[in-house]
Amino acid sequence: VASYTTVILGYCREGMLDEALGILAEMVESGEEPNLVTFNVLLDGFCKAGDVKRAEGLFGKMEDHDLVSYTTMIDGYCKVGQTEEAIRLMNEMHVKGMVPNVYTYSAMISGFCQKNSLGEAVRLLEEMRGRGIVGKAFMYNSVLDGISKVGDLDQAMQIFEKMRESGCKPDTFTYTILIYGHCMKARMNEAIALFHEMLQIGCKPDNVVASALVSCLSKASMHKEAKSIIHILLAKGFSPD
RNA sequence: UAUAUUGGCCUC
Repeated sequence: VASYTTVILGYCREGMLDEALGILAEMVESGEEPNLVTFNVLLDGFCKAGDVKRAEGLFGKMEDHDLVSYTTMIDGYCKVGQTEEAIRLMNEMHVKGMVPNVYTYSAMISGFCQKNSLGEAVRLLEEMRGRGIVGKAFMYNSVLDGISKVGDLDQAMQIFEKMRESGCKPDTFTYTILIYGHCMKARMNEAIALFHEMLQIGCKPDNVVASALVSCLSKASMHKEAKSIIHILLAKGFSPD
């Protein structure tokens, strides 16, 4: 079973679904029973090939579904913007007593962020934290990015706080988003403070944060501050640009 | 076996 499934997985990743199904048929003929993993692989294969309908059909025919089956379908729906369907599955899981994990929330949150349904995304982050699940930085980043671009830096900072409290470590992307957001709101001191905080917690600055902050400071005619940032960066071995 | 258009400038 495992070797057949591996071959099916390979074809699915190449987008060769017909071949994958051929192996499945061969498998059944030889008397091997496909298991849940085999079906989950196919579900994902159909979704990734852009055929969510077909995945849905298979999902409906499957006798049992585990967390991976649900998460795979949820991701498939989210990727094509069908967040209502994804939510429907979330509810179905809930009824069955299944608990979503980081993968499930990640799929849902990026789905909502793509649709700019930031409120829903924030709600899910809260729900996730409520369950004691520690999210990944990128999950927060996409939400923080959306909120910052709308100019709601106060809310962004609140979420940032919750993020850290929950044990999720911000990365360079997180800081870039927030630093740039503050710059756009002309809150230069906050931006500078975040930059220092970033260094303090051992988060490495890169040329993106560097140029974002320095160019914003320059535009604001804060040349002294810009210089001081440049000096810090040079001391860290950055090439000037 | 499932989650990563998450960042500045430039270009478009």
